[in-house]
Amino acid sequence: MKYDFGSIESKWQKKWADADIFSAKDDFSKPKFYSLIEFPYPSGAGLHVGHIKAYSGLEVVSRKRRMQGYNVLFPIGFDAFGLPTENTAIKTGVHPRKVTDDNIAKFTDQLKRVGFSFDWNRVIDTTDENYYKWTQWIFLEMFNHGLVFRDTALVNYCPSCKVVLSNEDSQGGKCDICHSDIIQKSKDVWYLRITKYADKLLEGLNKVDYLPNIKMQQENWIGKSTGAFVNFKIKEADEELRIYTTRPDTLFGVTFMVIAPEHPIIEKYRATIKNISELDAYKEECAKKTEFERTQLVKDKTGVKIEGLTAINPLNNKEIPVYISDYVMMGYGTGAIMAVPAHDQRDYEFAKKFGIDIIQVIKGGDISKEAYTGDGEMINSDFLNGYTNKKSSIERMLEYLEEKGIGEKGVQYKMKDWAFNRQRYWGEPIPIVHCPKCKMVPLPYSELPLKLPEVKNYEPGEGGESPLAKIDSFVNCKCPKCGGPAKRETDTMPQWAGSSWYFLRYIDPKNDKAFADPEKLKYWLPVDWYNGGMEHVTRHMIYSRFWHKFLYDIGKVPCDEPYAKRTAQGMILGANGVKMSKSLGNVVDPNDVVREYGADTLRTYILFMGDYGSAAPWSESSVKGCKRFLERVADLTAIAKGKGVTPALENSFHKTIKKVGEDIEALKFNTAIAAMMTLLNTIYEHGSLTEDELNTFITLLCPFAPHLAEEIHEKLGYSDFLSLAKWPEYDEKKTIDDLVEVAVQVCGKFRGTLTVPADISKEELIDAARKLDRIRPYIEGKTIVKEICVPGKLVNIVVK
RNA sequence: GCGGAUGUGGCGGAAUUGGCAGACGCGCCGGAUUUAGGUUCCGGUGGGAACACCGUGCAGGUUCAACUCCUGUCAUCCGCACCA
Repeated sequence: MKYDFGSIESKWQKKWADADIFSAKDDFSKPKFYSLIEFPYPSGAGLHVGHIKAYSGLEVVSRKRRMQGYNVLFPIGFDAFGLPTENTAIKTGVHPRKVTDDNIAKFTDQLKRVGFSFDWNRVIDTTDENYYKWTQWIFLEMFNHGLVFRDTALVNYCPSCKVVLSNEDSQGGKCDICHSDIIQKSKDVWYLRITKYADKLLEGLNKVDYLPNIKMQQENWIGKSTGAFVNFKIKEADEELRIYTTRPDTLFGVTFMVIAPEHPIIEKYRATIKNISELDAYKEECAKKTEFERTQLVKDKTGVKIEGLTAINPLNNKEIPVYISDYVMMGYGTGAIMAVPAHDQRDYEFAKKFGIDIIQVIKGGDISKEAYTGDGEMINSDFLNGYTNKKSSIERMLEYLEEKGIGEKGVQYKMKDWAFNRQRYWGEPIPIVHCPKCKMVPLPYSELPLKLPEVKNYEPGEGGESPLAKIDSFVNCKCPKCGGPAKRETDTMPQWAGSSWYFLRYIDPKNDKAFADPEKLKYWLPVDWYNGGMEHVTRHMIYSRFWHKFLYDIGKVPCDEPYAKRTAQGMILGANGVKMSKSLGNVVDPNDVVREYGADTLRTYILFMGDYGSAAPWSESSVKGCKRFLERVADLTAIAKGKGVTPALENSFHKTIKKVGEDIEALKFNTAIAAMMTLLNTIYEHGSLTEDELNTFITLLCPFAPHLAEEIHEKLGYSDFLSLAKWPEYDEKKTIDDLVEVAVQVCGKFRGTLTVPADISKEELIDAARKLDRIRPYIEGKTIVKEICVPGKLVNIVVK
C-alpha cells in the first residue's frame, strides 16, 4: 500500500471529528479513566515539539484504555491569562482577547493535525468569563473562610518600566524586559494562607502515586523542620527576643545572636540603641543589594553589632551580644537566631570575622578549623552533660524549656504564603471592594463574574499600578455592605490561579450553577493519571493541591487529593544536545515535521527517541527511520493473505502483545515500539502473515500511529473505527518459547550456547552442557566444584 | 553548599529478582536494483589479525556470576539556594 500520509491523516481526522468518537460520556455505569495533561499557554510562537511529547504519553495510554473499554476523559484547554499576551497587546495595540483567541485557534488547529484523541467538546479557556467566574468564586470562598489576607511586603520593582515583577521575571537582579536594575519596594500584597495547609500537603503525599523525585521536590518545597522557639530576655528593656532553632540541644553554646536587618525590634528601640546611625547605614546597604549580589556573596558575612541591646541566655543568665546581618532573613522563623558558632558553619564564619567566643558543647571535630555539626557527647552544658545522642538531648532540652516557660517546641516551613496579586491587566480581577467604612469587602457571589473592563492601553500605571486603576468606571463603585462610595481592588490574580482548579472544570465545563456538578465530580475524580513537566511539580501542583484540599474541606469535592498518579516527561533538546531556543536556531517546528513526514511519524518518533522521562536530542535521520518503519507496516498489506493464525508467528505475536501492553502502562514507549519493529522484522523474515494478524498488528500500533492503523484497518475490509476496537489479548502460555537458548559458562566465562526444550530438567541441562564440544576442553581433567543452573537462562560450571 | 538524578559502541538508547552487555533505531561499510543520485532490498557493524583477550566514567570490594549490590572517587545535568 502506498503510504500517502497527508491524505490518510486528514481523512481520519475528519472521520473521528464527524463521528465524535473521543468525547467522554457521563455514563456512570462504566469504569472511568481520567487522564490529564498540563494545558498549554497559547503563546504566539505556536505549538512546540515539547508539547507533543508531553501529550503523546497519556495520548497513547488513553487510546489504549479506550480500547480496553474504559470511559476515558482526556481533555484539553488553554491556560490563557498571562504576561506574554499582555506584552503583545502593549506592543501591537491588539486587544489581548483577540491575541488569545487567535493563538487558541492556531493551537487547536495544530493539535488536531497531530491527531490527539482529546475531547474537543470540553475545551476550556481560563480567560473566558464563564470560567474565571468560578476562579473568582473559589477566591471568595477562601476569603470568606479566612484564607486570604493582606500585608505589606517587599516586591521586585523595575523603576524604568514602573512595574512590579515576579521573581521569575527579575532573575539576576535585572528587569527581564528592559534589563535595568531591580529595586525592592514595599507594597500591599494579597496573600493566600497556603501555609495553613502545609501539613496536609505533606501528609497527602503518603497516599498518592507520584514518581519518587516528584514527591521529594514537593517535600523540599514545603520544607518542614521541627525545632524550638526560645525567648531571650533583653537586658536593657522589658523585652524578649524570640528565636527559632532546630538545635535547642546546643543552647549552652550560644555566644551571640543575630537578627535580620528588617527586624522590628530595631525600630522599637531606636532611642535605646547607641549606634542607630550605623545600623541604619547597614540596613540601607542591604536594601540596595540586588538579589543577585545577595546570593553571590554567600561566603562573606557582613553585619553590625547592636550597641545598647544585650540578650540574656535564659539557661545560665550569661549576657550575649546581638548583631544585625543579612544572612538572617525576616521571612523565615522569627527573623532572629541564636548563634552557636561551634556547631553551625555560618555562625562559625561570622564569629571568626567578628572575634566572638566559640564554645564547644558537643565533643568531636576540630573547632579550630570549622564548626562541628555531627553527633557526640554533650559538654559544657550543665544538665545535658553526658548525653551522647542528639535526639535525646533535644528532647531533654525541650522538656526543660517548657517546664521553665522559656520556650516551646515549634515547627517551621520553607514554604511561604502565596502572594496572590499582580499589577496587570490580563488576569482575573480580584473580586474585592475597598470601603472607607467597612474596609475589605468581598463581592457578593451574585455579582460574579467581575469582568475585565475595556481599557485603551495596557501599560501599567505610575508606581507600578495595574492598568485597571486608570479606569474610573471600574474603580469607583458602591460598597456591597454599606452602600457607600467605595473603590474596587485593581490588581489581578497571578497566572497560577486559573490552572489551580482547571481539572475540575473539565468534568462539567458548561455548568453555570456550580463549578461542576457534584455527581459528576464524584464519578470522575480523582484524576487517575496526570503527566507534565518537572518544572510544574512544585508551584502549580502544590497550588492546585492546596485549592483542591480547601474545596474538599468545605465539602465541594469528594476526595482530598486531586491527582492519584503523577509522572513527568523529559525535555526534547535541539539536535546539538542543548535546550531548543530561537537564539540558537535549533528549534524544531512540529508543523514542519507533520508536513514532511506526517503526524504518525512525528508521534512515533517522539516516543521512540528514548526514555520518556529523560531529555533526548532531536535527530532528523531518526525521524526518517520511524517513517521507514511505518512504510514497512503499510507494505504488509501486500503480503497479508487469508484468515487465522500463522503457526510460525503465533509465539511472536503473543509476546509482542504482552510487551507492548505492559510497556505502555510503564511509559516505556521506546521499547514498546522496538518490540513492534522486532515483530515486523520477524514477519518479513517469514514472508507472509494473515489478514487477521495484520489487523492485530495495527491494533497494537493504533495508539502510536492511529491514522495509518485506521487506514489499513479499512483496507482490510472493516467498517468500524479501529480506535474503538478491542485491545488484543495474549495467552501467557503462548508467550513462552518451546525451545530456549541457554548460555553456558565455565567459571563465569561465557563459552557457548545450547538450545534446549524449555521444560528440560536441571540435570539434563547440566549434562547437555558438559557434553558440548565448546565446553569439554575447559572441563576435561578438572574437578567440578559447583554447577549452577538457572532454568531457561544459563548453566555455569565451576572447575578447579 | 544542600537535595535529586545520570554516566553503556560513532549517535539515541536496550538489558525482569545480579544470569549471553549492546535489543530496536540512526549512522557507517559492502552488495543488488537504477543511466546516475535518491528510494528500496540483502549482508555486515563494540574494540581486536583472533574461537585468545579486553570492554558499561574511574579505583577497589562482595559473588560461581556485577551495567545491576557495597565503599571510595571523578564528571555532567536539574532543582533549591545563607531555611537557623
